[in-house]
Amino acid sequence: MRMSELSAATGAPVATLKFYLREGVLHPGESLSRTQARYDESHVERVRLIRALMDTGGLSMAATRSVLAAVDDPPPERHELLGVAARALTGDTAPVSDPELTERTWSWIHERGWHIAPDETLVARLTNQVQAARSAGIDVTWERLGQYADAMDRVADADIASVPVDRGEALRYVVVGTVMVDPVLQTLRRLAHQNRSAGSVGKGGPQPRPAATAAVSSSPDQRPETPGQPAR
Amino acid sequence: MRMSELSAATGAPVATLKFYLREGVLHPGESLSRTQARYDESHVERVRLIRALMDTGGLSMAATRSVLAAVDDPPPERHELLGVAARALTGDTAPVSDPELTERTWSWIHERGWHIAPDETLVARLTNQVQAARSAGIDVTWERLGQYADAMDRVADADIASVPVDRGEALRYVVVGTVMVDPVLQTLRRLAHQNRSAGSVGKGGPQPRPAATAAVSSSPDQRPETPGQPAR
DNA sequence: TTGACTTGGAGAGTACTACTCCCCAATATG
DNA sequence: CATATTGGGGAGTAGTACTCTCCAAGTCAA
Repeated sequence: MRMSELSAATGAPVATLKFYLREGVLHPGESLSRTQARYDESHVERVRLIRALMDTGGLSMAATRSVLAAVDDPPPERHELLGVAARALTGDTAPVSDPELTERTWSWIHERGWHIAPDETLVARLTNQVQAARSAGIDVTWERLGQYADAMDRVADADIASVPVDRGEALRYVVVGTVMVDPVLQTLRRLAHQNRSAGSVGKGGPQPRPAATAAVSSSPDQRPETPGQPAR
Repeated sequence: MRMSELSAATGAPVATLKFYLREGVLHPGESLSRTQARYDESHVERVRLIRALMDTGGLSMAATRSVLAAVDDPPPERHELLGVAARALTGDTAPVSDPELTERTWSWIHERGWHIAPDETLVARLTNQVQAARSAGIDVTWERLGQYADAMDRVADADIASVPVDRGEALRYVVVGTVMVDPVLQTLRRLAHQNRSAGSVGKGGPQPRPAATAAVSSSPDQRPETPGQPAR
């Protein structure tokens, strides 16, 4: 497969592929001569992965690079992987402004029985986010945070349950999955909001707390197609 | 309060405040003369809100503007508000590429008992995200999606429970809260991952599924301060 | 063999965003 | 009255993700 064919297979312009090569996010093809290189399925997958991480996952080029580096390198330690994905998605943490709030956040974590490494920067991030919410007039109480954390424990259960057994695959799955599922969760939250508020407006009433995990039927009823805004 | 004082109170440079005024996200102060204007507490709050939405919420200037417009205008309808917040956070939806997947997404929504307006672009977004995850090698099954949606129903419960009763306040709360809580949830998911994987490495074992919502104690044990990367 | 086309490599240019700087005349302020 | 500040506005800057242009070397079809 030549570069123009790779371009056709992925939908990315040749100029963009060259750019990815220069940036080091796409591995070079097998060089046949000074002006010819062969690309294969691994390149197609890689380009698709890059675009998924950047477009849907919202990662920057730099963040994408470090995610890919994590995926490529031999797995250091299992809990390190999650750290890589976490850091890649949201740059470095700004220094914590409020030490008292940080301390209370740690207390909250302990009270809820979570085991978190004491140097974890995620806690600093959480503290900053809670503070930012407050400065925006949204008081995120500890109780509310607890409800959110309960929900995220369930999400983590689902995340972990779907990780493949294979070592090398697991690495890629955890890192990429962490990034790609974030926007899905965000959209589902919006839909859950819709569902709850539709009930007070519409006829039937919403599903307040469905317990069962529904499987999709093989007989989809006729649905009007979603129009979707044409241009961006 | 003059502009330089507003700057001191918010930490935003005067040039930035002028920029916000030009961009229309900050309302002008009371004009005392051609070269003097008075700003008040409402301006301080507004600037803080702008910075929270942009820095923590990750909104662009344009998205921030539409969120603020939604907050300022008289509430159209309750379910409209959520739509505004949803749209503000993630631009317009790209056209759906796969109609079959869209249809299955709708079926899934129905099977789970959610009431969603049939023209909802969020469904298109969800479809695209699931497809993007697949093209990145992450197969988000309907069962897994169900687990995620269960968790998001709980999140939505917590969201709705904390909305104040006052009409005007509720508007602001829902829109801003939707935006500001997203990053919190993201961080909590990372922490939940940490907790689960720390158990297989550390000593005590993680809290697999804590049921109780813990309140924070008034006697926080001494915690080593989180260092945090100094520079960005 | 020849001539159109493609390739890798690299520099420069573009579009967009969120500021940031600079200048001005008209006031405030000491 | 001298100095400083203000609002207003245009222009400049830094960062990001491309996109374009050029080039000589190499490939392919006729």
